[in-house]
Amino acid sequence: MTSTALALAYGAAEPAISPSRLPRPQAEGGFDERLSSAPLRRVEAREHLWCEGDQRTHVYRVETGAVCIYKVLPDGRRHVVDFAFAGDLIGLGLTSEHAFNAQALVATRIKGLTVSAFNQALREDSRLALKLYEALSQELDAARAQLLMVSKRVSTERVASFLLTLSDRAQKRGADPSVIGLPMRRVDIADFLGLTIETVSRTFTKLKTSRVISLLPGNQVRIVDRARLEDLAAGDADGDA
Amino acid sequence: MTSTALALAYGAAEPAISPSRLPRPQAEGGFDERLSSAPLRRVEAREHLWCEGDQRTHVYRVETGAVCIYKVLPDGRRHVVDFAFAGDLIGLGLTSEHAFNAQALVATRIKGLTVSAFNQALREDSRLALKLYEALSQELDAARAQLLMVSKRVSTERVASFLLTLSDRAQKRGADPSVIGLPMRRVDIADFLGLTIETVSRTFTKLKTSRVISLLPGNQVRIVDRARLEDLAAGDADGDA
DNA sequence: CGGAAAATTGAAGTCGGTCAATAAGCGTGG
DNA sequence: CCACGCTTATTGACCGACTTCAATTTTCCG
Repeated sequence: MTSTALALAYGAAEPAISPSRLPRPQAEGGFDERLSSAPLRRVEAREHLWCEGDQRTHVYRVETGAVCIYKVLPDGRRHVVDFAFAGDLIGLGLTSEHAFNAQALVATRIKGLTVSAFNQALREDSRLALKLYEALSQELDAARAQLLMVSKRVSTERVASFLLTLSDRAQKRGADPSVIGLPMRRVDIADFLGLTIETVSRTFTKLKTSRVISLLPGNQVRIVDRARLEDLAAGDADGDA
Repeated sequence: MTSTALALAYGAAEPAISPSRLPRPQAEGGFDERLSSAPLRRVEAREHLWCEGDQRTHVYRVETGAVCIYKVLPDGRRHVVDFAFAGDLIGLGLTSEHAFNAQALVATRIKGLTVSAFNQALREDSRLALKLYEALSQELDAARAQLLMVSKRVSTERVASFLLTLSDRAQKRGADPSVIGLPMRRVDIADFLGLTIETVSRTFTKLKTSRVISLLPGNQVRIVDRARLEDLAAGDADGDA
């Protein structure tokens, strides 16, 4: 019942979906199998998967690594839209051209279907269309959530929210939610949160000093006091340890 | 070819569309006629059309007046999502309940279809479904644009962008783009731009003093120097008059 | 080990928020 | 029609947080 619906809509309209966290379809009809058997593409750190304006040829799933989705504004500022990790689909969208840049943050492996193969899967996997539509609405929710994040006053709130979001996403991937890998650089976080790298750095230091997090080697963060981190994300003033 | 597509998708998924600026369908099949012949509902200033969580019973088109779409956050802050003016559709959405509050800013007249009548029109007007889908993608674009707006550093940029947006929308409605009515209060603008009413007020004063705009009686703003306003919106520093 | 990139830290300046007071609108009622 | 009172808008002063500029340290690779 939904299959034709979105397959058609898919060809017709054009919103800019891009980094989507689809709940992984349980192995079944066509999409997941196709994707799993697709050739693996290796991307080096800092390498771009595609740039804004490129033809949208593939839909990818991140297998390992991390990808930064961003856009450069006319005035030169950079706006990071989202980060994608293992399991996330990227390159979705209904336009023929990419609306954002996608850059690997670390050495990353992705598997992809061509757009035509993806459309084929869309026709055959009756649940994929619905998932795609859900992805669009998730995009919208994410954009609104991001809007609220950036509208938060103090840097501590933004950074705390950011860490908690990453932790939740790590947990959904089956990883340890209390130790977060930060494959992105400070400048990426800054451009995501609408802050400067100095402020991000200072905020990390402040969180570390107040024993809320600890910074581990290899750009990892351990959440020491999750309750407190949640308080900070919610806007509760800090104070002592 | 698109008719069934979105009619089906419509029943299936659930993103939170709400204040949408559909390009008005040229008089044709069913939607516009139905809407035009629908009963007029008059809403007084400050009156709520609906609240968050209410059942979504109607889809409305604003005939005259202005509506504020907003949400109150758990921490008490208020977030204005958008404003709707004559010609804008509001109440769209795929959820059974409203996700936002809608309040008339001034005495407002709206015409609406029940959700079932809207669905009926959706089945009969082959272009409406596509438009609905476009509306969803426009929502996403608008949310992203809003994100960029709020991420702008200085208040002058935000206010200038805001005025230009209103001007463009006024022009699309066929109104004079150089004289903008501001039916909303300062607090609405502030909650929309992520500023305080004092800052909004100061910024208006600054723009007035530097001869970029002039404030007319009746909450109207005249754009005196549009080029300069565009420079300010783009982030060019100001200086003298 | 060396060098460049990245992160941290420091100091000073700026902008917007907060608190507070004043002024301007606007509707109601005398 | 004007006066009154409440709401809304404006303006001012001060303060805190983030930015900017700059220096230093750390990290990461070759």
